[in-house]
Amino acid sequence: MADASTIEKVGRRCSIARSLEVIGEKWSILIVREAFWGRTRFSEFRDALGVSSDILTDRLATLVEGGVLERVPYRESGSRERYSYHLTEAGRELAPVMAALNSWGEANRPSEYGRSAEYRDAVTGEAVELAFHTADGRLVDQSGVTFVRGPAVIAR
Amino acid sequence: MADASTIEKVGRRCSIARSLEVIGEKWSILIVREAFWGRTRFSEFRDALGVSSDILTDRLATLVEGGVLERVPYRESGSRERYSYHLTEAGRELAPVMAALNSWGEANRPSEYGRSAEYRDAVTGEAVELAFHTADGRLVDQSGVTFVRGPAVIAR
DNA sequence: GTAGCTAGATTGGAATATCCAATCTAGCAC
DNA sequence: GTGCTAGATTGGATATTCCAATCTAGCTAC
Repeated sequence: MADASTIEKVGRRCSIARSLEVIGEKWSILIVREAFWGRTRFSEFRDALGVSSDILTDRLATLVEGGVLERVPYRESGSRERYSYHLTEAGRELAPVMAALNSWGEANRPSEYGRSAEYRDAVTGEAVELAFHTADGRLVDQSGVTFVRGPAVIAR
Repeated sequence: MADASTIEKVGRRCSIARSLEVIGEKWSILIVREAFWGRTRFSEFRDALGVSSDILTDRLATLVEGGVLERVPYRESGSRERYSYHLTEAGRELAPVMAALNSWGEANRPSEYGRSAEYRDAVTGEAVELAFHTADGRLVDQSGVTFVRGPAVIAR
């Protein structure tokens, strides 16, 4: 997907493009998914995804730079200090992106398996769903939502 | 981002990966964004994004195959029949993905410009926001949402 | 000391994907 | 026939990804 040079061309005015600058490369979103699922170590990401270690090194660095992951030192008994990768607050705020991709895939790219992720209120444990709502709290079906260019990109 | 061979490795069990199979390549999401903004023609996409025409041809084909865009013939007076590309129902269902990327970028990759897109109920024109809610309609802040592996991927 | 172990990171080279400019295609106008 | 044009394709340079092999740096055991 988009990297820094793409952004250069598209312009920094669109925040979708700016998001893709951080999480738009191959593997990035899947790494974030694994992080949500509780994986923190280089080898866990590598083994879960089958991504090669050079790419993983690069993606982890981009995600750390982008504020999505945080390098946290840890030490297992009998081992030297190593680093693990944990979602930051900004990383956890990617939950809507994950949920949106998830439910689009379930609806439009069905598989024979069941749900691949379940979203919960971290406090109460209640299942939650992602949806559009108006200012007064009325839920609006996604198929009835359009979007238009905002002030940042009107002039293009 | 992820292509078919990536999916092969990660497995088709995760619907996030299956979504990325369609919209995960470079430029795909930006093309969809432009489609939401009303662009339909090859040259409009090319000129708005600055993407090269060979890539655009390829991405449009992938998006059509993936059911996101639909090729619609059109004819301008004095010209032969050509094709334009319109969002399908499945394509419009990507609005939550766009909105999620959009607001993450606005919150976490701020720019000096204003909002780059505004989301509205297509019927009433009311502004809408994307959020998690519980079954009984209570809105839950995104930072309080976690997700866990669902049945499809528990055994991995 | 030094040899062996291991998670994480780096390197080299092949395979792909992207970029960019130039070219082609196929109907319409004339 | 020639010229025009939106869309698509080609060729070659650059960049990214893949894959396997290798390196690094603390630890343990001796």
